[in-house]
Amino acid sequence: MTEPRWLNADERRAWLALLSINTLLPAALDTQLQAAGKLSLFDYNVLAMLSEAEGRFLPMSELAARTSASLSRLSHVVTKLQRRGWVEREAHPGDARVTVAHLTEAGMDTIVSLAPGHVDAVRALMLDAMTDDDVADLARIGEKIVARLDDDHWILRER
Amino acid sequence: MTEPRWLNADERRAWLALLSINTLLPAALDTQLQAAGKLSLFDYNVLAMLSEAEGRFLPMSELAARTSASLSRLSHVVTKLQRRGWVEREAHPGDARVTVAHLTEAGMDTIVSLAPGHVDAVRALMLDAMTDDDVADLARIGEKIVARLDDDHWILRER
DNA sequence: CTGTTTTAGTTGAAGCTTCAACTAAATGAA
DNA sequence: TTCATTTAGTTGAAGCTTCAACTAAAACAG
Repeated sequence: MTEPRWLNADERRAWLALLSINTLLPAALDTQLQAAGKLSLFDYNVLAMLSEAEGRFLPMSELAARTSASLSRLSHVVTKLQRRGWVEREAHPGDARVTVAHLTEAGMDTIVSLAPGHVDAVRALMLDAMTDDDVADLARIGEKIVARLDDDHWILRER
Repeated sequence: MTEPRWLNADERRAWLALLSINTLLPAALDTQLQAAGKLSLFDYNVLAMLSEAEGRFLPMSELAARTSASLSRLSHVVTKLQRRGWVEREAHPGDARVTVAHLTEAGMDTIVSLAPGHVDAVRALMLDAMTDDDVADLARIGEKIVARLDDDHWILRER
């Protein structure tokens, strides 16, 4: 039995930084979105993923994959978004097990009005701190980590 | 009024990767810690920060800073850890406003027994996916982002 | 076909986090 | 001093997430 390898200096720095980003960045974006439209970052992402999908609808499973969420979490949130009139649930023609989440016009209007402020916040909170090379490095390294966590994650599909 | 700058390809890749890591990595580490000791990643970090502090105690505010948490969140969690016998609350000698959180022997035993498995999980889930250069890059870039989010964050203090 | 397994999704309860309101002590201003 | 402000922390309620149990349809196996 070998002694467990502890983290070296860079490993520790990388890990602690990621851990901190992990709590601070969503919190800051949540604050911005909460002020702009009384929704969370996760709510926003659900709407954003639907808005980018062809026909502005996706099966719950696919939407869950694109938001890295459990089906249960998504189901609760879609119920909430439905009550706000931003999303509708529809039956799938070919497979009766499938529920399709469909972005409404009101939902589209919401995401369109929120997007600029949200993108500005993403820039202000992280991208503006980085050079172009940093951004490319982070994209490359980040995708490696995502591949490790889920080797057929959807963000890796389009390459 | 200028048109809002949208994200370019690398910016979008970096942002989506970070967003995905953000939900997948804590979830995976939570699962490991839940199985190993019925605690969350946040619980673990509270214990870890105390175990590394001199005297194994810290004021609540300082512990909140080192875990990037709100005082309210920390207060609830310390109450829970206290019920499990891992942490105790003590008065601060010089300032009656301050509550000091102190890691107990049982708490120290817990973190010592959990640490190897947790570090292995951190390696398996992210570090093993990266080269040494990647790790150094991530540390550098990650710290830039942290500085942007909180310019006197504690992880930046020790350099 | 018929029974079994897998896939898709929902639900309610329990636990966690955030938010707002609050207490109390220390600091600062006049 | 005395009053106002800031700092440190706690608390209960509301909302969010996870977990386990469940329904129902599709796919599969014999």
